[in-house]
Amino acid sequence: MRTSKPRENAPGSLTRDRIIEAANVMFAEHGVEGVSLRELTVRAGVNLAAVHYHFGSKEGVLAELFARSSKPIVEWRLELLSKVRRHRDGCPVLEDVLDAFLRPALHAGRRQNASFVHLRARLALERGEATRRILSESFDESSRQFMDALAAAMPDLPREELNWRFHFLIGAMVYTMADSGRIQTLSDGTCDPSASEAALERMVAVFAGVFRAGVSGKVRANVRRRSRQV
Amino acid sequence: MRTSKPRENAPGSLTRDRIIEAANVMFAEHGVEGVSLRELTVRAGVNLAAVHYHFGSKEGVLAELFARSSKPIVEWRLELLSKVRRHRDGCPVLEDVLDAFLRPALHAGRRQNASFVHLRARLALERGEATRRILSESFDESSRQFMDALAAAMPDLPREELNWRFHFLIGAMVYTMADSGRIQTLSDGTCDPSASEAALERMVAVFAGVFRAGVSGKVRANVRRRSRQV
DNA sequence: GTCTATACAGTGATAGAC
DNA sequence: GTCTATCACTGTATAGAC
Repeated sequence: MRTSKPRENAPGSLTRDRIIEAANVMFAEHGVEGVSLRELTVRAGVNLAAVHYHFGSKEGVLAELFARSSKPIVEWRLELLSKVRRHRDGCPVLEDVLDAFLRPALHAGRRQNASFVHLRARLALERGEATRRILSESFDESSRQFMDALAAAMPDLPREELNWRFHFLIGAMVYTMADSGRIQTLSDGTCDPSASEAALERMVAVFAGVFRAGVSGKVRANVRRRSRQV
Repeated sequence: MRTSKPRENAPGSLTRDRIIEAANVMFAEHGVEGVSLRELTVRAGVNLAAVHYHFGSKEGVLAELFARSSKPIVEWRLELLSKVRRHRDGCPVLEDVLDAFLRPALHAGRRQNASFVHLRARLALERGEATRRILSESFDESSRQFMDALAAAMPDLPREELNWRFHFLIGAMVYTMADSGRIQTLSDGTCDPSASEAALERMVAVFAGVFRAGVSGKVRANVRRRSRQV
């Protein structure tokens, strides 16, 4: 059983890289279930069995792809977070925190990034145990740091409220990343969230309002009816 | 070729009903790709070929399932919309409009509703042409009516702004419906959007704030920096 | 260690007998 | 209308070549 364990190696192998690269664009375009390992391996120029030798299974390919692609996103996030501006009292500027969280996620600028953005969104809605684990592995730590940063930016916002609003934020983010085309249809093309720069700007503005709502601080309180108990 | 066209019949056939019913719970639980027609037909107690006879394809089953299940949701939405309270000036109450839109969508109370909620969310993130068409068919008209109602509730909000905020609303709604379990993890169980009554209440409150933000009306304007051009 | 050919059980779809 | 038999194709497994 322990004769050889080639699963987790340094990414030196060309075969591994070719498989991952092909998977990145193909999974995002047609969905994980929508692309067969035959098509994938043909496009990658490798043998079918190489997939199982290197990654164990189709899902193994997905996991490795996620581990690789999420890394630069998370790093970029943390870099932006470290540069966040601060108020006189030391609290981070809410807009900057949101920007640091959303910009790397929405960015689909170069290379295969656009593919991964779509793929990630698609997976974020899955309920499978495996998918859930893959996503957690890649993004939990970073997400927690940002929830803490949001809490620091809005110290008077109860944690429970923050959780809910963060949930809605992720929802809007994921839906924007998925680019389902729905709002394009409904707005007759006037509104296009796939223009990520515009989407980013809107999201930061809108959700800064969301996180500020209902707290009595330097910004005036939201006075409308607030139902207290859940 | 035109000897018989059994595709679009009255839903009298027991076989059809049994297939749809099985598909509803199984698709939602394991995803469309996660359940084979063999399993499905065994559970439905019908022959494998009956699926293709009645619905043409697996996707045909999905389309029919959507057409059936979306109907009560849309009807309920419009019923609630017709009862929306109004201000002195005749404008609909924003919270009531949001409630009318979200309540039927999030409601997972009885029977197979919960399954359909998950299924719908999952499909809302797909990018496939077929899926997109199925969703449009079922929900476009109702969604447009609600966008108009929102515009009526917030007459001073530019349509472009409304489009974006509606897009974010759908994102948060869909993500809540999907119940990916992500915020439960991140909040260590404190926050649970699968409790649909609580989620509904929060969403209505939060997004009422979203749609009101930045408009100078009976509610005070949001004065913070507003970047104008896209 | 790395890669390949080949085989296997399970998939959606279909043709044709009844 | 319904069912059996069968098709081409899927992910996976393994024996064995370099």
